[in-house]
Amino acid sequence: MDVELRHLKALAAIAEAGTVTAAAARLHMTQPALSRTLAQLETRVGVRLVDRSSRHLALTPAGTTLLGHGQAILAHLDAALADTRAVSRPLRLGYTCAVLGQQTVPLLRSWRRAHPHAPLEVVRQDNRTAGLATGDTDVAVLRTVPDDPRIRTEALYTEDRVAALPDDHPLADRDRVRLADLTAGPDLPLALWPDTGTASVDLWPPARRPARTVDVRNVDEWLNLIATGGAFGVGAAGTAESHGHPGVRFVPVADAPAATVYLARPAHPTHPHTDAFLAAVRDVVSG
Amino acid sequence: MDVELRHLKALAAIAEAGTVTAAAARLHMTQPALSRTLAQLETRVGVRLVDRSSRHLALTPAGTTLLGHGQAILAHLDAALADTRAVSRPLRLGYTCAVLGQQTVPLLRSWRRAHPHAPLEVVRQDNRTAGLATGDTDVAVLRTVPDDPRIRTEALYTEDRVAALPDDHPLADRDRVRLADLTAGPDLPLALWPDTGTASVDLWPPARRPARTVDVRNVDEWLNLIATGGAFGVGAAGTAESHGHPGVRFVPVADAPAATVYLARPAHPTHPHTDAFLAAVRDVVSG
DNA sequence: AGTGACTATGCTTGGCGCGCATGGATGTGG
DNA sequence: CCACATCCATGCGCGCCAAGCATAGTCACT
Repeated sequence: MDVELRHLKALAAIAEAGTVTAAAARLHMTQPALSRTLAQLETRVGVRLVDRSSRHLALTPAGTTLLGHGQAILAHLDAALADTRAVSRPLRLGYTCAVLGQQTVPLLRSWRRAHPHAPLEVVRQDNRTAGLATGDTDVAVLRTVPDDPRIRTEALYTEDRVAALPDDHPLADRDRVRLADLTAGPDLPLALWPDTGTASVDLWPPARRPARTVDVRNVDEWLNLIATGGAFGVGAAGTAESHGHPGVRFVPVADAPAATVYLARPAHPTHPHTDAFLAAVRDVVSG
Repeated sequence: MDVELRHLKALAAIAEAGTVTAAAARLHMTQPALSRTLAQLETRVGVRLVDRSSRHLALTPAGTTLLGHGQAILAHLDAALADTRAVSRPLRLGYTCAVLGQQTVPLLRSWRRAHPHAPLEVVRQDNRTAGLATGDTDVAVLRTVPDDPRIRTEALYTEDRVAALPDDHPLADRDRVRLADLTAGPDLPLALWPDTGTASVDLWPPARRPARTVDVRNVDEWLNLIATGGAFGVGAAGTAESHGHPGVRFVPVADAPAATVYLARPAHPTHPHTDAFLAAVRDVVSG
């Protein structure tokens, strides 16, 4: 005499479809089967749940009550299964560039120590949300705040900016440069990176902006373009630490505003360890 | 390939019992059946949930996750069924004496008008919580605050006190009396009513207290005892309105403190309409 | 009265969950 | 070192029950 999930599904389908026949079709079964399932549910609960005749169908107050609870239970079960499957799946940390710079390795180490059974994958995703918007990642490190209400961000820390120059560039051996120096010399285009937005012509006053710009799609294109002398770039300190390249020199920019690194996650977490991981990141960054 | 409640129950039993064999016994089935159910659950979820060998058994992280959700779901289902069965059951309002006096009828009328499909039963329960503590009622009107953490009370209004006198008592024709008058005349005992506590010898200063007292168990005993001249009583105004009796006269007591009427309910509601009914009571009383 | 739309019931079958018997694995005591 | 106990997994056969099919009953509308 147990109520089972099929009973709850039957009640939900009948309530939504409006007739037993239509609900049966929706559930890929015949009307007699569903009719019996409903009758069985009523005898097991001990209460009439649906007022039905050949021309009319409506839920009783008890039916409405059970429908509400039943839908919540079914939704809870779906969430539980998703959660359970996700536990044994690696947590995917997305980034487009540099992850957390030199803090990346300490983060991975402390996470593995604290959660040995919760694998972590660090994946590069070359798009504006580093894979969050597409569901390819569970958490992400971003350099800009995406305009998407389904994604929550928090500022982590700020980084000084560096110029990325070909190693034969006149300024390549300087200890530091100023923004104006970069656009005063040879007429190199500025390499822009739409998906991260770390650099922008807005860094310069209108009169001093680079004459030309070139768009790149990922960090490899960016480095190669610069190394071959096709452009110069502006990045953040973390980039220099994480993405060394033989033909590229990184020189601190003295007068550029600092860049902010953001931690981002979906409004509805896609992995059960999301919150724990965010806490670990904050811990490593502030500690 | 659906996960069913039997799977969740199986996981919960195994986790609690510590071995499949013991869990099977607890579920009144054989070990092979339960073993298969667990294996089936794992294939349907797609994740290993229990690490087991002939000498060791432990939940995996995924198993722990599903166990937590599963227990919540099972508890939710139990609550849902209880709720559903209760919806079509009358809401039982308990009282020991007078209910809400002359406000009782307006309350019943407005409730029936607002909730035509939610029947209401008004039942007398001759004990200190008017049936709440025993689960015989869902809401109650009390004259005292019970010392039970499972019962919540709120003050509703106050009533003047009246003396209940045999109709041949010397004071029976007075417009009003004072407490001292009641103990100065013939040596009648005071009828006390342990379960409601509306009257008490504490009303009088020590020197003027009634010489004798008699305990009664319900309002009928109380009225009959007084009508036959065996005692006098002290009640609240509502008692006079609700419990008229040919041999009993009610006379206002000028110098007794007012009595408070309380609305009481279980900390864990036993009927889904509990809150709506409480609101209706407050509405009638204050309106 | 005929028709169409809907639910309820009798009958039959097929799937599956259960019990029984047994085998394999592992730790324990004589 | 070998019986022994304990526990989980698997093969097999049975019985229950949920689903499909066919049909009857009900109601509103023409």
